[in-house]
Order: sequence, then C-alpha cells, then structure tokens
Amino acid sequence: MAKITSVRGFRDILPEETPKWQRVEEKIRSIFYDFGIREIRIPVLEKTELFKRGIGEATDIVEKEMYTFLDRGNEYLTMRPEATACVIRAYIEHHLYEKDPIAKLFTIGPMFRRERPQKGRFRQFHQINVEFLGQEDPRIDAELMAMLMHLLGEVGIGNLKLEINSLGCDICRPAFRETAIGFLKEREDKLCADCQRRLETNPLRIFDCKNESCQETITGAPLILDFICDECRSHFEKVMEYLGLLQVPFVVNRRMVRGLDYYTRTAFEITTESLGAQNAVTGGGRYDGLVEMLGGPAISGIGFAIGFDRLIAMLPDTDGHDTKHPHVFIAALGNEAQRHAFSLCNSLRQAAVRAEMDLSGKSLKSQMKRANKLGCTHTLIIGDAELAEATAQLRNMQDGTQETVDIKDVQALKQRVTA
RNA sequence: GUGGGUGUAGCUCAGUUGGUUAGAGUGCCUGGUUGUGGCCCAGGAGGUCGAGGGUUCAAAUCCCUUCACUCACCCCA
Repeated sequence: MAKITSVRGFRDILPEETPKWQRVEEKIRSIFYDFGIREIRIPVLEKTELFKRGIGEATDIVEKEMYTFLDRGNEYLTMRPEATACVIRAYIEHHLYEKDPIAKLFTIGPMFRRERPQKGRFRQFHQINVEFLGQEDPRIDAELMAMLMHLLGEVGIGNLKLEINSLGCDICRPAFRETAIGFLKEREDKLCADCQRRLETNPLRIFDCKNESCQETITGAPLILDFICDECRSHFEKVMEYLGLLQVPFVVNRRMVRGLDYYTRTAFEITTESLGAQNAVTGGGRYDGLVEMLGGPAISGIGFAIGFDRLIAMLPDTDGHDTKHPHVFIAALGNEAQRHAFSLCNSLRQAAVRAEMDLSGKSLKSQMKRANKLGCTHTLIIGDAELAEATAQLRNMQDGTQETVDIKDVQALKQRVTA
C-alpha cells in the first residue's frame, strides 16, 4: 500500500521534542499566573467574517493565506490565522467586560496560514497569545512588554532585541499616510519591483523593505512619529519612560509597521539573530479600536503573540527522557517470574512509580540493554527461583549498589526506589 | 505565487570519467566476552537509489517531466 504522508507545512512534534514544549509551557503558565493573566480556550474554527473585519480585508493574511471553506449550510468558515480577533470575539460574546472592566487573558494553540513553508514558518504553527483589555494607560503597555521580556529570559533565551514604534491612531494616521504615499510616488522608479507593487497594496510596508537601495531612497521620507497627534505622542513617550523605569532595554524603530490592520499606537517586535530569515519571535501592539470594530463597546486593548515553534527552535536540544525521576525496569526470567513482574509493574505504576518491563521474553542481556536505553534508575531482576522466596535483587543503575528487596511489598519497594 | 539547493538502509551520509550481486557509520536483532547493562568481538535483518518517462549493450550516475523536502523572496509570529 502506498503510504500517506502529512500535509505540506503541517508537521508532527515527536516524543523526543515534546518535553521541551511542555517545559516551556509550564514555565510560561506559572509566569502568567504571577502576572494575573488567566487562560481562555477558544475554537480553532471561526466565521470568516471575523478575520475579514478584524485583520483587514486587504492584508496578505486575509487575501491569500487563510484556510477558508464553505461549510454545509452555505456558511464560510476559516481556520484561525491568528488569535487576537478570536479572543476579542469571545470577550464580546460572553460580555466579559460586564463582569470586570479589566481582563488579562492568554491562550495557547495552533494557527493556520497557507504560506510557503521555510525555516521557522509552517502552515500550522503555534502561538502563545496575551491580551490585556480595558486599560489605556501607558503603564499597561510597559507592563506587558516587561512581562514578555522577563518571560523570554526565564525560558532561557537571551540576545533579544525589543523594537518599538508608535503607529498613531485613526485621527493622525490618515494625514501621515497621504504624505507618505505622495513622497513614495515621487520616487517610484527608484524602488524595487516589490516596493512598486506595495505602493498599491500596502504602501507603509515599504519602510520595512530589506533592499538596501530602497532604504536609501526612502531616507528622508516622512515618518509616522513626526505625524502622530499630541495624545499619541504623549502616550508613546510615557511608554518609553515606564519601560525605562522597569529597566526594559529597547530601541525605537521608526520604520516598523505591522501586517494586521487593527494595530494602533504602540507596536513592538522582538527579533533574534539565530532564526534565519524568520527572525521575529514575538510581535504585538495596541489595538484600541478592535473591540468596537467587532461589535463590542469602545474598549482598548494591547497584546502580543509569541511564535511558539520559533521559541522552541531557539532552545538547545535536550535528551528525550529524563533520568532524574525514579524509574524501575523489571527484568523477569521465566514464565512465573514474567507473570509476577507483569502484576508488580502494574502495582508500582499505580503507586506512582514509573515502571517498565519487557514482554517479549528476551535474554537478560537485551533486557538490561533496554533498561539502560530507557534511562531507568533501578533494575529489579526476578527469576523463578527468587519468586519462591518473594525477594529479588534491586540494582541502582547510577552507583551500581544492589540489595535484596521484598517484591510482595509494593510500598516498601517504592520507598527503596525513591530514597 | 517566484527562485536556488537536496532526494541512496530507521537515522547521518559515501558511491570515481555511466560498467558485475549498491556501501560505510550509527541504530535494530542474535551470539560471544564482561561480575547482570555501558566497552570490545562476531554474525544477521533491513534499499523498487523519491516517482514516471527517455538515451544506452549497460543508468543511483546523463536528459526530460513530476513530486517531496529545504533555504530564500514575499508575508509574518
């Protein structure tokens, strides 16, 4: 039979790698708890309209990357390409703002975008999302970023660059947009082919272009920071001030823009050298108009998404099994011994001792080899003769010491192993 | 969607200007040695050389097509 493979861009995370994911997730959850951020679990499938309205109809994500299909019943559904819009949808749908005007939420899970896969980019990828709703104070921006940097540090990642910018608001952005486009149009012929196209589709994106000649032609171009209104300016300055107070290092990147339309004011990105071209580990920002845009009250928000897969890729590999915890291998020789070992194995597991045994009746040598491979801390060798006396030899794999133990007394056995 | 690179054993890879039964290391299995595992020794299993077509007496090797993986562009986390 021909074999069936996974779908392009969708990958398996094998048992050797999952401990890494679990460790990070555990750490992150505990930090979220300390910062008063509570988990919300949301569906993977949403109505297409949610993303069209939330992310923006003209964005690449909505235009060409979403997994959208017509469901039975003539309704367009989409595998979520990002989480913020979904969290806001749930926030509005359940009137969470009625119970408490302030909400700090996190969610972890897979997202789907049909891009061409490459290093650090998959069609199913995982994000850790945090959203702070109902607070407009610049301190909340600083708090969020400080927490984020702390979290990444705790997980074991250094050498990160936090870049921030302000994108202005509905009041100041249109004026900037117009002058910027005017400036770029005048120099259209000097821009690279991609940027010429962007001029039509997403002109602000040109400021992000990595092409050197483009960077040269746009020096002296108007910058959003010179156009933002007094309120946005004051907000941005306070954010920087508070970041300083919290001792969070950052640089202002006056050219940074975001790919989703809902961002306003504070925008930030965390990059690293070690990930190849896909160097953004985290992106985020303020979205003060989104809740209203999705049919809720005028409530401000700010959040970020960590690329979980990219985060994991930055961490050193660990061995698949841990040898720290007690782990007994029962090597049984002979039918009766096997019989007893099977039952003993079960009892040990129920007594919260990790236990393994071999069921194929292999030689003692192979059994020991397997015990070693599994990283067992102890081996218990039972033969039919030992069975009559209800004792067996327990060997500590680390220091080589051995002792005779009662194999009928599971609790005593547990004590010997966990000592 | 556009380009480059790579597809040979479970894994990492050799394979000369086309030339007999396709190789190594590692892992797996069996046995020996060892104080009952690690080290060492011997043996064994495992490959439609990504797939399809073509050139040739002869193709893993050359040509075409296709698929997959990968890196980069684009975009983003």
